Amino acid sequence: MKILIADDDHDLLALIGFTLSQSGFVVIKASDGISALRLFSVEAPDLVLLDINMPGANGFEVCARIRERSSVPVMMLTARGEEDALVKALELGADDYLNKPFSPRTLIARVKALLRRAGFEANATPIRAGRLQLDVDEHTVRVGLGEPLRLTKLETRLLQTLLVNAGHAISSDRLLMQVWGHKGAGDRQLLKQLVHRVRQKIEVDPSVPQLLQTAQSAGYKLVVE
Amino acid sequence: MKILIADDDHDLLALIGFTLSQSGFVVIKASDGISALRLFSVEAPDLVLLDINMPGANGFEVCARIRERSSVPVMMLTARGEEDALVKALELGADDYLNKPFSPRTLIARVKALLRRAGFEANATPIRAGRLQLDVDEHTVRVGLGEPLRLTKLETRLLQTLLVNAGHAISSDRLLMQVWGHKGAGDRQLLKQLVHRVRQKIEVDPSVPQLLQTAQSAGYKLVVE
DNA sequence: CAGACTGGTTATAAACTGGTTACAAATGGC
DNA sequence: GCCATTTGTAACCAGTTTATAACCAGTCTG
Repeated sequence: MKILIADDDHDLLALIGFTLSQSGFVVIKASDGISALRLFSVEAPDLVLLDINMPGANGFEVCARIRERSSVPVMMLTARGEEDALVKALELGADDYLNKPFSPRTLIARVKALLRRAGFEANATPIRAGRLQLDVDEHTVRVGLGEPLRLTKLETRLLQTLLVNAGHAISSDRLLMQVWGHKGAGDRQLLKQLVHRVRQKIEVDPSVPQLLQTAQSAGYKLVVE
Repeated sequence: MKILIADDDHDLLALIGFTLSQSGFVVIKASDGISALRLFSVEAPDLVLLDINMPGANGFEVCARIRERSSVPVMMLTARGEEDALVKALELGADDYLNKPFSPRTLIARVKALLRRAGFEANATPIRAGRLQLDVDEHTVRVGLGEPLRLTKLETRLLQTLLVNAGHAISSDRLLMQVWGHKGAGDRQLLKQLVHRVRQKIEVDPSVPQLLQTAQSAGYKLVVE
């Protein structure tokens, strides 16, 4: 399930992104209205979180533009004292709103409620990239036309992050963040291990990786032809 | 279509009542929790709108009492800054919520959406998937052409969730949420037990499950051929 | 070149998961 | 109240998954 977040507050953006990805959502971030719209077209998210106050194009404009061509659920983020703005946003077609500050738990509950309301229950479509097809719910991957392979929780999260960003190298720090939810010096080994185990499963010859390749000192990336 | 509204704010009660009756609904009003419960029994409404803050018995209590004996759709009305309360209400079995202030248009849309959603579920027709046929009202399942088996309340809820998502693995967390309405560390055992008991009933050889299978570290799923 | 750093590999320990048995508490009809 | 059923708790085991450590080969840097 893919969620687009647009907010100009980078700290908040990171926090929301982290919270949601911990719950298994794939997160796409935008820090202004223009990129939000661009990313909306490119990524086709299943839900959009919009801050009302943003440079580029504010929450209203983005919401209105999205509504012109999609009925995807939109949740507005508002600061206290923006009641008028809020009513306007709801009139414009926003489906829900969340007052800052909010707890991660609240965010998750509301996002899930909104998705449920939108009829998205849990029929997640598998993520495809190159020769790989990942089913996040089932914790399985298929390589080419082969049999689905069982993955562990961490393996699934790693592949999920790499598949969503297929073709681009992802830094070790970011992978640690996405998979374990924290980063520390001692965790270098965890990632090495996890990559190793995933390669054992998905590569034809694990010693010569064709899919999950190392990008020297830049992290790892998933190769797509 | 009959709707019960419970709110201690008389103005708001009148406004909501007016809005809904304009849309053709029959409206029953209650201004406190106690009368809400009494009217619920007497009138058997098709949907309930509950304010969280009420004298007599608050929204939670009313919601919980209603849930004890009915699966009628319940929508909570919340004020700003009641996020925690809201999350609790959703966990208690409320189906949707509406933040004040809301526009009449939003109210109508949400009520209709909820009724539509509930209409599908309460369709009284047994849920079928693969070789299983579950009658939620009767609390029975049939496996293939066999005799209907009696199920307990929890067993029914578990199978209902799995059947609706037949073929897809459902996480333990989500099952805990659907069946018990909460999740916690110690609740792991509950699910293990319940799955075990259901298998004893529906599987030919409970030690080699053909229907209710384990998806390692991803939850459980119902197999359909 | 030495030392720091990175990434791959192997091995082992610790934590967690799921199945099972047994039993206690709660619930519901009579 | 009593009884049967249902639900919750605890403990144990086997298997899997994850964390930690150690060693090695490259690579980068001063």
